[in-house]
Amino acid sequence: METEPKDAELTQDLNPVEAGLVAFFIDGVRLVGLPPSVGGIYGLLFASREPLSLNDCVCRLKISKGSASQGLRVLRQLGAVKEVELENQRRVFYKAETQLKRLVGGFIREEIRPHLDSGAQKSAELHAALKDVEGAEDRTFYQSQVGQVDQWMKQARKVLPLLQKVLGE
Amino acid sequence: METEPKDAELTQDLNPVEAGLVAFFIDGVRLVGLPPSVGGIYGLLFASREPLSLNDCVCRLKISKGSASQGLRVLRQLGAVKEVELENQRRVFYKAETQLKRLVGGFIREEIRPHLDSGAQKSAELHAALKDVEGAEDRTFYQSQVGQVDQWMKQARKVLPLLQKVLGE
DNA sequence: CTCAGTGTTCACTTTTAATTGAACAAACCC
DNA sequence: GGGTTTGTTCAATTAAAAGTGAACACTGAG
Repeated sequence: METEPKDAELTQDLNPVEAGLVAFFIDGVRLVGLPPSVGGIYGLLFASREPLSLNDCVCRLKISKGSASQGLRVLRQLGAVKEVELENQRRVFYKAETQLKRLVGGFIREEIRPHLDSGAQKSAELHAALKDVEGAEDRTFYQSQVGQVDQWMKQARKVLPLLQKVLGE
Repeated sequence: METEPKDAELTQDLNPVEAGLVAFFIDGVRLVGLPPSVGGIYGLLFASREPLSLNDCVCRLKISKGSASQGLRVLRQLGAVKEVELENQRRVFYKAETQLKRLVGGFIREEIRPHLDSGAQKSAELHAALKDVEGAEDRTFYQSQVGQVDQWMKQARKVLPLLQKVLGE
């Protein structure tokens, strides 16, 4: 097999724009509770004209294969990357999904909904526990507090689709 | 000074509803990147009819004074608790703020805005770095990507007030 | 002034999360 | 079949976050 021309640039340091975008997303994903490696990978893909493979991420970001694999899985699950089938290439290539609507949608689906669901679960348990409260005044108070929690979750469920709608032009 | 009647219940274990609410908020705050202690304190205050002092939090949640102090500071900064001045009491008492509008407002102000600001900063640096990009095609691509980032941030700034408005009826 | 009550700070410890890398599996080619 | 490339998994390591508690400052009471 002939020498691939790409090998040279594989281990090349990130140029300032690439580095800046990588740093930007490493920072950005912290706000949504994702590990730096995930932000770095997304940033690199976002900064790349061509789709990149797992190995590209490893070489250019200098992270381990394990991190890259796990990071890419997270991004796939979130729908934050698209898989690209390249001709005559066995390995999988990725490019960044850049539609805010989809990014937000994935995050809501993967992170927020599960939280709301477990919240609903906990709320049910609270309602059950309310029955055993001794004092009438305490019970009334607790009822109103648990009711408040329920209402918050209801509002959240109402707002989320709205959010997605606003972001999807 | 006579024995305070409250001393007995200070170290009392949380009842099921209190425990449930504390657990609920410990879990809830994780979604917004706050430490468990903060969730626990908020949960306890939320579950309490009377305002509680720092010391109440320490005793009932079995956390250290340091944690309680720092946790309450975070909650104050977020506007998630209200200070209550009680007669003949030197120490400060707190009750939970329960208006979703205010809670969200505080979070946006304390957590999201700063992130957006540092993002704007980084974006400016990226624009500067764009000038030194060699290839014309690369530069064009990078310009569009950085422009994308700018647009996301613009949208975020547009959506946040909207969100606050929707939540404040 | 001294002392007890209250709260903050911060160096240290503990706990949790993230990353690594070696072992493994699967797909493809010869 | 062997050998190579590609990617996953997971126990062990490393790094980061959270929590602790002792030292300190302040305040009001006696």
